[in-house]
Amino acid sequence: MVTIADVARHAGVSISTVSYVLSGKRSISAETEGRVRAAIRDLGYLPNAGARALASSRSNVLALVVPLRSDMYLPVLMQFVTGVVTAARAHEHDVLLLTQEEGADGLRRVAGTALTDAVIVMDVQQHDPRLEVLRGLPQPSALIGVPADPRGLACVDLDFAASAASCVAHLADLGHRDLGFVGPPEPVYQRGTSFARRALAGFTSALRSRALAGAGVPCTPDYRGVRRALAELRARVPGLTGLVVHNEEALPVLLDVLHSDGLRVPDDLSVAAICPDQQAQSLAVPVTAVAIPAEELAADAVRAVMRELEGVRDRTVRLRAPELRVRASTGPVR
Amino acid sequence: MVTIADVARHAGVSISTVSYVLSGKRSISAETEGRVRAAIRDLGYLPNAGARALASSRSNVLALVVPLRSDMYLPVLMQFVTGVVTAARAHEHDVLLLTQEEGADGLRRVAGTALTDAVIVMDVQQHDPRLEVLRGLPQPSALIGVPADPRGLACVDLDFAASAASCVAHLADLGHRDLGFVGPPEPVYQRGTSFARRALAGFTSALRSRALAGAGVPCTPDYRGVRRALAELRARVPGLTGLVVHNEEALPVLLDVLHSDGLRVPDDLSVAAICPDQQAQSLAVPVTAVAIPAEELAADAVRAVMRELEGVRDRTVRLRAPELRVRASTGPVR
DNA sequence: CACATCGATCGAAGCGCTTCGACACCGACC
DNA sequence: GGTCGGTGTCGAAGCGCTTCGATCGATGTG
Repeated sequence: MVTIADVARHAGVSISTVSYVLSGKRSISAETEGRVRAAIRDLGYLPNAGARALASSRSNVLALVVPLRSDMYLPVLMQFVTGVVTAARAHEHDVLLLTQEEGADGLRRVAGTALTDAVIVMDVQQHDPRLEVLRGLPQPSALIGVPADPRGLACVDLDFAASAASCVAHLADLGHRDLGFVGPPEPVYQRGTSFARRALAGFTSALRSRALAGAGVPCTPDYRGVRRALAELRARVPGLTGLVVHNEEALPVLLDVLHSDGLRVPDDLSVAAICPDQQAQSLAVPVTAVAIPAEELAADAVRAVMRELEGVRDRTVRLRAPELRVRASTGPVR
Repeated sequence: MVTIADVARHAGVSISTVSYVLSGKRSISAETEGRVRAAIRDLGYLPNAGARALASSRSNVLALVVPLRSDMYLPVLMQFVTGVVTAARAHEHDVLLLTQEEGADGLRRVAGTALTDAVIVMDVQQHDPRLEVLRGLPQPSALIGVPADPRGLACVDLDFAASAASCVAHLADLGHRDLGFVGPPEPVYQRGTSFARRALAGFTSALRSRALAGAGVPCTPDYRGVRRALAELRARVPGLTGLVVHNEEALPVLLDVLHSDGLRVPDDLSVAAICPDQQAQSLAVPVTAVAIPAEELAADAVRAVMRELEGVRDRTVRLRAPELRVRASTGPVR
């Protein structure tokens, strides 16, 4: 194993000089730096992570808590994960994977052993037992999602209320006056998943402020569930002409059901969604949608903890404004 | 921060005694051990990971390389990941997440910095540039999947050849003589993904050894792809009565297509699959299937590297025997 | 009863790095 | 010409842990 001492010897300088070349924390003459870098290259030197962590109290690792067994939509989850890994690497950090099951104890463990410099938690619930742990940690943390009480916690998320409202506004501008909202399955609301509630609330208040009629229903992502949801919406919203769908898995099923029921999209029914851009584009009918900017949110979360590691404390909620992409699934009301 | 020195002082023993209590590497009297454990509990001591890694040359972290952007079927991928994390935790290890993009350099980096004790790689290709890196690493590694030349590498996988053969045998026992094989999309074969080829090879050689007729086709997991695959099979295998499906995503679509074509499963066509157990159970018709034992394979991979860390060198290919679960989708030929 | 044996404990030497203070050298300044 | 302030470099003191002798009673053995 090549150590910093080998590099120093090879370059004819002291150990600390090598260290300062690597960290840039003190100025080094161009000539010396050149020799050191050459030595590093020649010897294939890689600094020992443990020694570095011990001496600097920085592990250059961040923990990511992933809801591996949840009913989250996997493709989006994956985008978050890749986003976090990519952003972390851009900040010289690696990502330690924790599962939901590890829970609060897992957080305490990785933080207490100083294995990680920071923690990012996905899919937080409204009243999550991990929140208190996070608040008490010496390490910074960031949530993807917003709990009931986000005080003292850095949170990033899509502005789901504004997203739903943006769908409503788009449909209203096309002349639609009677709208339905298809949400995630009931259990997601029960668990107090905040994005679900915020989207529905955004839908409802947008209806109110524009004096439109409408209702929202939960929906399981199978044919029966979709049929039931549509039936309920039709019953509660006579003359339904527009739909806002916030349920990635149900969306393709819903389009399929409408198709086999002989309903044309958007001629008979306009459909706007909150879903990954890629999905919206690749469906049978390209769907007008507010994209879920998973990679961007992941980068936001990483940025939040990195800034805190640099000493800038700013534990606030950061919501990304929705961007609606109009596609073929919405049109003027007939 | 509580250090081992604090614990030692609190328990009235030396630092090394605390260390030996923790590691169990030397015998400690029950009474002393009690005092030390009490001190650990009272102070909430957690050993510093960096210091430990530096002193012991063990990080207690293993790297998992995940094909986050591949066309792998996500639910199965997730099962592998949770399986690895769970098994690693059972061996006192945490899991560092590397993406495919990091490639060979990523492996060199985490190994070279001694960030990880071992590496587990998923979704290896037949001729994977990372294989040479793995062979040269001082750390042990294990592959989930089998490359063209597995020499010097620990590999674990399902015996896909035997799995396909087991499906053929089951169908043959039910009297079927004309079989089709529905595989993954063409690109998966192109990339040299070994499990795809091994399954098809197993199917073909099982046909031969039982003197049955049949053919295999690749298949994209959409309605058009499935229809095309079925048409080609019917053309190449007149009197087709049984299907072996090795394509998780196409399987539900296929059942749907058969249904809407008015074909009864298993009365008109028997269907056996290689797919996750959970999926096989939850389809419209419960499907006779060889399960993909993702969690078990993950545990096998972790076990392989752990044993190597304990000094037992055994870099061989370990294939799990298939377990066929007979369900409603297969029946006697009419 | 002397001696080897063993169990329980301690002290100290690292592990490879970061970082602080010190120092030597140089040019600028009055 | 002495002083001051930079700049570039070095030495050494840790960071918190593991682990290798060494020590010291107690126990067993011939």
